Amino acid sequence: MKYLKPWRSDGGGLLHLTILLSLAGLRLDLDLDLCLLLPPPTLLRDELLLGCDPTSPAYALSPYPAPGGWGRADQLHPKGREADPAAPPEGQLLREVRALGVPFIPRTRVDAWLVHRVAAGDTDGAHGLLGAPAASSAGGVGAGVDGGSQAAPGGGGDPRASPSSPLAAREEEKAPAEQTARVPDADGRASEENEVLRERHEAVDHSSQHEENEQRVSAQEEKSLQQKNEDENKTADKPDWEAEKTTESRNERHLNGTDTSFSMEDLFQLLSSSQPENSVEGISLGDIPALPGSSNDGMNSSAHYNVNFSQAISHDVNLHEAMLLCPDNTFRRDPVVRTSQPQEPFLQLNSHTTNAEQSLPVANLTAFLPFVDNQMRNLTSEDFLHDLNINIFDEINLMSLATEGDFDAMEVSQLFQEPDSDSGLSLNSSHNSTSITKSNTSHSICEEGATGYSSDPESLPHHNLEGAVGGNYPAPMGHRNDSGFCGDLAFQHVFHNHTYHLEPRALESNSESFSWPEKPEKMSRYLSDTERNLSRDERRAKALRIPFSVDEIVRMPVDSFNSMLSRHYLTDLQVSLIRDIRRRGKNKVAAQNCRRRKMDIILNLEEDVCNLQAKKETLKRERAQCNKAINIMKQKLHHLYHDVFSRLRDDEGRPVNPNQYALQYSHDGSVLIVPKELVTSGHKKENRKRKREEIEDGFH
DNA sequence: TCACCGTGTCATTGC
DNA sequence: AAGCAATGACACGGT
Repeated sequence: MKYLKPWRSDGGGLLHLTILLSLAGLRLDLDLDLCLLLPPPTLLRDELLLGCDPTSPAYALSPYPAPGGWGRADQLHPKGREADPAAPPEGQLLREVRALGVPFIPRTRVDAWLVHRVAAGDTDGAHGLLGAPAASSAGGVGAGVDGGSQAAPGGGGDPRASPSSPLAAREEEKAPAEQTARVPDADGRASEENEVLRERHEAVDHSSQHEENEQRVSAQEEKSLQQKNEDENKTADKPDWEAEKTTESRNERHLNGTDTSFSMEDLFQLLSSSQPENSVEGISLGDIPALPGSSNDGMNSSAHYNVNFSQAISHDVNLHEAMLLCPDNTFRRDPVVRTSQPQEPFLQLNSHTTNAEQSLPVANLTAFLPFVDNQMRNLTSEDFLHDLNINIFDEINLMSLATEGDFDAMEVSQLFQEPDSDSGLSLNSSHNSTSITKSNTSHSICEEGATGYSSDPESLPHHNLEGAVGGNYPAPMGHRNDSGFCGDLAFQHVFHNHTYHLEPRALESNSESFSWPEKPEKMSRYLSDTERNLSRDERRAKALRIPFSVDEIVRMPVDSFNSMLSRHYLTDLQVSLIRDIRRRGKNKVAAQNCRRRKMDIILNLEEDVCNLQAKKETLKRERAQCNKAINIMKQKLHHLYHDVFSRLRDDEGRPVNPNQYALQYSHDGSVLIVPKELVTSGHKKENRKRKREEIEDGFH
């Protein structure tokens, strides 16, 4: 059994808490007596609990009777018991109770009457007083107070035995105003509670007097009571934090069975108080530990999720009160816890979201929404849906990531949902890239972002960006961080931001499926500048907390690479990602080299073309020059020819006609004038002979 | 809105 | 056989 504190005077805290726990897949397994301690249900009449465990006391708070016959808190109000006409006068009642051997002092006439009835064997009457047959599960008086934690009336563990507790002492100091403020609209219930308080203290005083006057009370009891009185006096003089410390120690003693002073009224005051300065405020789920013998139900199972539910729940349920009303109180006593507060929202975020994914369809939440108050709706619908938008779309793969490795699930979800230029992470190298491009989900971790994602994009994580992509992670993979999934200020901000609105479209769609961003580039807007500067693989590696840099992974020789993989304990996903990073990195370098090479080839070819064109121009110029020289020589030869013939005379002294004769140079250097016909035939013979010789030379 | 370019990625091939 | 380089093809973002 757990004692829970309703953080809000109207009971919405418990309702909210119940919903949160339900979302988290945890059953709010409270004892019936907690119902007694809860505020009157009339304040909850509009807050119908849907989907809650009928055995939950929160269900008992519902105006609708639970199937199991659980009573409503107002039906169990001490006033109702007091109205029992069979109840004897107070003094007589106490004496009779003590005569029955009850080893503790009932603090009110009602309690005394209840104890009396039970101790006298009138269990039916006691049940009737309690109005809850389930209360008999623990049997006797203990059931009326403590459920299964108290085995029998004579067990000495009845928490009502304390006539004075620090809580009560503090209540005494400010009882009137607080009692009035506690339930301001409860149709006189505040005054009733005041009356109950007075009765309680009267009973305390009365019992103390009887202690002195009557000898039937054992000396052990007297000693115990005196000790408690001393504690009370000390506590009254102590500052709040010390008083709380005392309360805590008292609780511990109570748990250990060494202290029976934690009475029902203490709890009632504790639970019903909404004043932040009250030390009770500091008592949350975790501050009131489970009683011995109580079953470890869902509350303790929170440890399974590595989540401090006591903080998460209290932080969530009493968000405004915790932040606004008790800035300096003991909401967080542990300085370590205080320092870790930024992580809590994410703790909570992941805790109940993760469980919600497993246990509660989103539609259930939307079904809740019309029945809860606005504040709570803001908390639940926005935060929860935001959670869903962030986390649920990671689907099974992300869940497997979360359960498999040690990394920030949110980062992973962001990174793997990040719509890439073409595809997601190729964990299976044998997939169709086209399908990946279209669906982005084939194997995958690659889901696209959610439309309803309304977090501040700039607040996304961007830590551990230097060095290894996963940051400096000295420990091998698989070692969960102390902070679990948390540690992200961004999500604290997100979780605390109750002002952003949820798009109706997101609300409508989350019962079936989430809508993903139409434009992949949307996701890049959610990345900080620093993260934008990282490559996708770097972000992925960082998200998976891979303790190597992408550069190392890519450039490392294959032997070193394999040895590195074998030396570190890496999950399959991490190994797969590392190999993909290496493959993509090498291929990227190869593609760059290829393109560079291609560009080099193109540039070389262009250069060759230019060179050849230049050479061609040069050759053209040379050819032109040669032709020009040839023409000049021809011209000169022509002039020379004519000059020679102009000076030649035949035998008769007539000029020689150059059209009929030609000059022929012999091998010995002499010049002969021969008719052109002979020159032509002779040239033909010489050409034939020269060709014949050339052919013969070619064969040799 | 379209074309172009740079880039990343995948599939394939050859070494 | 594994690893790698090279490369064509494709898609996407930016201009």
